[in-house]
Amino acid sequence: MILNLDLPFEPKLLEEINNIGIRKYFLEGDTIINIGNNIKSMPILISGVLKILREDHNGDELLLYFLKQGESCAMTLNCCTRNAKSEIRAVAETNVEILFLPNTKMEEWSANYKSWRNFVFDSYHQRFSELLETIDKIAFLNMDERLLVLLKDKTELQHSLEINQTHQEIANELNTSRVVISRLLKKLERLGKIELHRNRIKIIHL
DNA sequence: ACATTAATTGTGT
DNA sequence: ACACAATTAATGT
Repeated sequence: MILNLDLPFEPKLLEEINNIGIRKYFLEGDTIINIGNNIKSMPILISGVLKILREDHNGDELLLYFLKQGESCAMTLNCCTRNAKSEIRAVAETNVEILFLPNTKMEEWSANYKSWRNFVFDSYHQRFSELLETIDKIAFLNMDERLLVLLKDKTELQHSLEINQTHQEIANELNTSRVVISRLLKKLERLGKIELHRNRIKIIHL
């Protein structure tokens, strides 16, 4: 099957990836990787959006960043090469299609293909930047601003102006309480920026 | 069509 | 943060 990841891999590597990679499909909300899972293959996102979450000792979670087409998770990449357990959770934000590459090939490809090395480095770099961004948001933005950024990200990542989530779920992603989110959303609604429905938020303009 | 119920959302303290 | 009220959606009769 022809696979176009829009990644600048050498034809030979691309062929290997096509032969060896295993394609899997997940539905929105599915957990693809959980904390503590042993990572035996490395994922590359073919389509859709993944969200990467961190969890604290109480089980409270926090959204770290999103992954979209052609991207991979540096955290998993890291685990992959060391054969370690995952320290993050990956959940399908939309329906997703993922290509899994066995970690046994990682070293060989790194040695043989420049484009693979570049891809791995770029992935690390991208994730690192995103993590910094996330830290900045948590440290320097108020909750109302963080919520606004999240809504913007979500609408941009999906194509739709509807977010099908409860206030509770959003609160979990931002690691705050449902009441806070409800109040902030209500404020946004009064400003005419959004429309609130049960399990659904319609974006008017942000 | 109506009643019941569970889940989600809204608001005052 | 908690408690409770109000609203909504789903389901059964």
